[in-house]
Amino acid sequence: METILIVEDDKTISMGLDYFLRQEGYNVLLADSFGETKKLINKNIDLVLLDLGLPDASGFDVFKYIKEIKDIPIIFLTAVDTEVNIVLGLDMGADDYITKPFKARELLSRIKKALRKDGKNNNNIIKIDNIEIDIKQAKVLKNGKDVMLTSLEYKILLILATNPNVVLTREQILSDIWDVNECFVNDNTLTVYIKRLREKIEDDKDSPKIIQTVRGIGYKIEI
Amino acid sequence: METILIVEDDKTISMGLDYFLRQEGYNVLLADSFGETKKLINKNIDLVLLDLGLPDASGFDVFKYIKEIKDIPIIFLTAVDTEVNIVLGLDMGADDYITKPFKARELLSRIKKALRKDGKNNNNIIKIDNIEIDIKQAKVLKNGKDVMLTSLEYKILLILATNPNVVLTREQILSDIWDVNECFVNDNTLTVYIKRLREKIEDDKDSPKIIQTVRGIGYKIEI
DNA sequence: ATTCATTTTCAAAAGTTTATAATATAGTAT
DNA sequence: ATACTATATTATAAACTTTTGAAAATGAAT
Repeated sequence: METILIVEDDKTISMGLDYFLRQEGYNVLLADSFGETKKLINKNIDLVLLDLGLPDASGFDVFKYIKEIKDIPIIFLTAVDTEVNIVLGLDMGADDYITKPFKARELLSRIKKALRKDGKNNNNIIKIDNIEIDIKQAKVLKNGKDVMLTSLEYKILLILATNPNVVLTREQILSDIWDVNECFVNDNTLTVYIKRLREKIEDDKDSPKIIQTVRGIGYKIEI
Repeated sequence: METILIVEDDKTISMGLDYFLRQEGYNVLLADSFGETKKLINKNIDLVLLDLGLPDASGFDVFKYIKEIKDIPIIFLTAVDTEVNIVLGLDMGADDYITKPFKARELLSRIKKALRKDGKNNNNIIKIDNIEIDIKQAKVLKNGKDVMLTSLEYKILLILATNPNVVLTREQILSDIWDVNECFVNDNTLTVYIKRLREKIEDDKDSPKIIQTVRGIGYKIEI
């Protein structure tokens, strides 16, 4: 089980995240200040969620401090656009950032992405039925044979596959693939991709076993 | 490991650079004034990033001072265009300059270029998959065997390889190879080179593993 | 200087991928 | 059964990449 350290002084946010991440099967540690962070940093932590606006130190210092001690992924929680600009402009090496208010599901997906990249804590091959997804090589095999997916098809499959047994709404998938700030993409575009994905990976595209439709909500993959 | 001295009074910038460059595997020394610089200059330094707007001296004086003591590459960090003009106009002998705000990645690429030119330092072999690039000899090996690349093919490969895991836009690559002031080169020229490079270095040119296309943006090499 | 081979550049054609619109089908509620 | 809504399908347009081939430039060898 992976452990996430949340460094955040706003209790409303940290408590909410705490609950949510525990639900999702993570260990959670909470720090509301730089001081607290120092006390906890030597625990076995796999990822840090770091609020940039702490009371007793600049998020930046906390970031440096953590990275000096441990090489673990850090995701910034930023309050305002100017902060985002700083993060981006300096290219500090944050593994990712997310602007408040954020959707828990979106954060979760970023956490998973960061942990996946970090390597050590995961097997890089997801198996669903007769399909294998090799995350490192970005390759998909069906019955051991290469399936050629376009980059978007692959992304959609990956999002579903890394959130197994969870129904993802169209909006969740859309917002995960077409970056939030990008122009809005036609909702039907997703439907079309799902169709093409099914043509490529399902044995019988007319009764899909891998990507299941959950009417009124979205899609899911069951393992 | 190479050491970079950052001479910069703006903490936001110097701290960010400090972190970023350490991440990239450099030793970093920080000086926020001419005085500090004098104290540090006798350390073993391979390159200097020099802010032109110091509080206690003109950047030019610092520049002259450093170059008298050590013949190491100096890259100017300039705040405004007028400063750029001065740098160019005086032809002071800066190895390069970069205007704030700059992208860390761009700076990194210039640092590498400057250090490479400088010769003595740097690890000279980049490995990607079954490809080895020997920078000193400007040689490329595939499975230990020589691959003959033309000079432009080599340059393109090198730019991508020295910026691994970063998507470089066509424009970035073009402007890096065909000096900015030169006549504009047809955008497709790059595409053609990428194709030929792939023919030479990829195992299967139809599903390239080394040079990856990022649709709508450019190309990248992942390590 | 001329020839020949190689490298570089360009333009057009062919091939892919992505986005959208229009239409058809299937599921749900009344 | 009917109307309504959500999803699936099909077709197509637009954007982007790759491929091809040929012209121009370069450079080495005679």
